[in-house]
Amino acid sequence: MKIATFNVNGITARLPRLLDWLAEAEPDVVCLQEIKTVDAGFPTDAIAAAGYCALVHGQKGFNGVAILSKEPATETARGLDGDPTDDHARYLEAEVCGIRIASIYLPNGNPQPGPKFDYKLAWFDRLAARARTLLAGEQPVVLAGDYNVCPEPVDVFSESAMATDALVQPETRAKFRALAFQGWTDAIRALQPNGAAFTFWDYQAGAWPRDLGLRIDHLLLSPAAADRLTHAGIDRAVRGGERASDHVPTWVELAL
DNA sequence: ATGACAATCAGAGATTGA
Repeated sequence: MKIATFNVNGITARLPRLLDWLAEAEPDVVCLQEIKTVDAGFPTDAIAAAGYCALVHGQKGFNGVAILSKEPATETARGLDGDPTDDHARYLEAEVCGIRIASIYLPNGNPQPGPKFDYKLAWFDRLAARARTLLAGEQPVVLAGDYNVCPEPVDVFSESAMATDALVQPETRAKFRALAFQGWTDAIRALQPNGAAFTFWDYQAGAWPRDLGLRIDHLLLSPAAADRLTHAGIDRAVRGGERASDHVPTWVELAL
């Protein structure tokens, strides 16, 4: 079973690229982030024609997550508990073929310090609480998404250039470590322990041709899912496509 | 210190992203 995460940076603008990639990569499940549309604006028909069901948690203008699946999915959560005032569409969770899968769009947090950074750290705590509940279920779980965290210096093209960015702050990295230390496996790093494994390249300053990237899209696996991990990958070539997203699809294969 | 680039909403330029 192939499970992917892909921050599309606007589903409307990215639909041709997404359809190309679905046909080529043939994932069983895809967690999308930054669909940037309300539920009614989601291209359900085009996605269905490509062979996928869609669960959508949209929002006007920005944010928005979705879960595409070849087999029908049962929604298990929409949003995170812990803050009734939070109206951002950043979390959607479903069960597909006995696997619990979450599509996560963790807040960027810039500029820091400030309220957006505080929101990021608080949102992280709410995610960690949900993750702990999911771990207790002892089933295969995949927490997939754009975490807006570069976990280690090797995950950043330049620590000095990014020094004041919310994505690399010690508090941000500590939250990611605390989450992982609950018992989650960072799938890409499990199979590629060393070296750069970028999943994002900024649109600006020629970041893509110069390979000045970041690793911020992650798939965290529960022990029951990690036991089944056979492959993981990053579809870098997608970044070179016409009107590409600034993120590329990142995926795992689990033996069921 | 700022802008570089892109998408959205709206219908110009602000907001958001990372």
